[in-house]
Amino acid sequence: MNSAELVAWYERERRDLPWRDPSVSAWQILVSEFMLQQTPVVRVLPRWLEWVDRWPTPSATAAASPADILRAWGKLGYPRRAKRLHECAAVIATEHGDVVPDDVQTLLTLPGVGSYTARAIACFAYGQWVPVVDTNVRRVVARAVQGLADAGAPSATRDEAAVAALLPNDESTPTFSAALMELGAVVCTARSPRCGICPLSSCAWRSAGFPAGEAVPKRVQKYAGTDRQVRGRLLDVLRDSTTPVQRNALDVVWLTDPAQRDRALDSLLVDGLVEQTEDGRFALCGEGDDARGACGA
DNA sequence: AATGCGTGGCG
DNA sequence: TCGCCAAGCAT
Repeated sequence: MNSAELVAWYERERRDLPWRDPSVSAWQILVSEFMLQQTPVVRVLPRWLEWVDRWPTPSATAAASPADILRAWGKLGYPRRAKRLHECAAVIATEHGDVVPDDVQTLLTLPGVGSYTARAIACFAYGQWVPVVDTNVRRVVARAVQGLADAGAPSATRDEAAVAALLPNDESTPTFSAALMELGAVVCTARSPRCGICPLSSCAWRSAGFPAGEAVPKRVQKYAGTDRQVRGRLLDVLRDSTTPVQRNALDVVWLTDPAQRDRALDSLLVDGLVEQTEDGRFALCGEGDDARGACGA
């Protein structure tokens, strides 16, 4: 892969995303990475802008209540990410002097920070030479380098080695990794890739005549009718109420299957997103002043 | 290793 | 319409 032509394309065509601004702090980059886990850029944009303005540092974030955090997270989805981001802020504030760690090993110890996010922070916030592998990068490498329509099953070790082999050995590494991700996001997309505008002069998939991928039945997760949908509806009610709600206010969001509803509510309690007051009502964790700490936050 | 975890837009 | 997809992580 010709890194120079990819970087040149990126410098010319890249989207003007606010977390790419050089003035953005490592913590704010970390926030963007949490929000972008499994969530499209367009949905993250307004949330991120509000969030970093309201809580610009780890300690400021840690000082917020879980309820405030969950409301600011809004409907980004996967609210456990918001809780982990809150926990992550507390760990950085108390154990790392309010400074986001700069090495992958330490980053991996933080709540909600996995292989991708740790490397993204080390690379994009600190300019380190580390392979950054997300779903876009895996797809681009599978096509341009391996000549396959789609990436195979994820394997962190193997995938990172494959990307490391492509990384330029100079200060352009972060730009190259960003460019790889950008290419996968806007050109070399999962469905209907825009090969007509691809900046790569060499692509193994194109050279091979765009062979179709094997019909791997990678099962798609259902949503309608799942516990996740019920959890979403329950949290919707709780986000909208600044006071604890009665059980029947939650019951009405899912009447078809009371057992499922109870299971979903229980899982929210287990996850530490929701708590029950002494009089049996329900609220987001940390809703009231005296409720702080009940969720271990 | 496979599964659970939100949400909404698009073809 | 509805299946598919979107900068993953934890268990």
